[in-house]
Amino acid sequence: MSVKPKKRGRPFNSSKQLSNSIILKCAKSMLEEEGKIPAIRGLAAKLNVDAMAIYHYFANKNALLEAIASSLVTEIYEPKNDRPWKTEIYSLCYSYLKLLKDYNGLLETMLSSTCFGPSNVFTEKFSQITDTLGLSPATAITARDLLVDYLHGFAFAMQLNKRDGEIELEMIKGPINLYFGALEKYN
Amino acid sequence: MSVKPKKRGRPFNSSKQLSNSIILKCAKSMLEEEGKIPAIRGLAAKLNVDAMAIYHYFANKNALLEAIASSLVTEIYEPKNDRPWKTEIYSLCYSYLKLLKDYNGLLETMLSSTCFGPSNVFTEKFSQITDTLGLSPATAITARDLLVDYLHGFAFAMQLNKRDGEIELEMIKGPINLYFGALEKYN
DNA sequence: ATTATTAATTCTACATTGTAGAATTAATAA
DNA sequence: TTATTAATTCTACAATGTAGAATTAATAAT
Repeated sequence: MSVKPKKRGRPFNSSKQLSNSIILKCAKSMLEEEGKIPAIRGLAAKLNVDAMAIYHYFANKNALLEAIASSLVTEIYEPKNDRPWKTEIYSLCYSYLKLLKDYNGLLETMLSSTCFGPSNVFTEKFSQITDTLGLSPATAITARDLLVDYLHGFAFAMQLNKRDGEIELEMIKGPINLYFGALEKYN
Repeated sequence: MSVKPKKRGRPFNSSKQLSNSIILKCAKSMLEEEGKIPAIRGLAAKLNVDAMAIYHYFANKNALLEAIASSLVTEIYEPKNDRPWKTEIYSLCYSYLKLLKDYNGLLETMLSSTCFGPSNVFTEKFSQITDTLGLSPATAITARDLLVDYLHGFAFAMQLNKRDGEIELEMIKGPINLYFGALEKYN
């Protein structure tokens, strides 16, 4: 039942060292598999390391979560500019929600951290697409706010799994199309 | 520093008894004042009672939170039917968000509980208004989903206070008007 | 009246969390 | 060789929700 106590103090160089990225990778895989943010102790156990070792690499749990979040920006759709704007925005939204679904529990981190993360990237890429639409700056911002908050609301519901059974990402199609209708009036 | 230990066991009838509604009232006022859900111990302290006494009236913390949520349905705007639909929907949204702002932290409870609460009431009243618009049933549902998730996303951001400084409820005006634009195409 | 049951309460205790701070040991610099 | 720094484990604490037992009064049964 009990595990042999590990030797204390700094380990020999021969043994592979813990690192920022090893922790990140493990945390991400646990997040994916368990569908929720792991406890530090759990993460440490999986890394076969004491919980406090993690604090040598991250100031606190939130810093770790922010690091995870910002490592995910690459998973967001990159607009191509050779497809209709509706398709582009839909793909962008879909990839954003996919991320929030696959890494359940990160929504709060993403929204409360001011630093570089998927939310900012989403916003940037959205603007990049709407720039081609000739909206007024004010309208563009309004459109962005409506969409972003809608997606976060959807993601939040997904996180809580309120709707019957699985929440499918495709469920955004209807609302997004309605949203497109609104945008069309302004371009 | 320390308080005199209270007498154990069932108290005399003369002393005013704890009750469901006393607990609720106190919890609501703490929620309002502190801007976050109180810990059971904190609530108990304010009631000058042991923490476990609360569990005589509520099965667990979540049951208490659900009770709070469902006690708030009265604060949601009651559509009048003698004002334009946009005004009605705006008032409805505003009152819903006001509630979510005043009782910060309840969003999750409201969305995860299937029982009677502000979310259901909102949805009902929204349908009541859109029934006068002659939308197809499918469109009505889509419109509801877009709006509800938008509001929840907004509320979530409010809860985390992401935006600079205070988040004002009036910030929904732009997005809501854009949304109205979308609805107009269907009626 | 006495006794048994039920109701309202406090107490003690546990598991789970994040994480501060000290101790330990190896690597590296002086 | 010694001093310093780095990487780690250990111990411990505060906060949380809450299970379960003990206690006492009210009420029901006899």
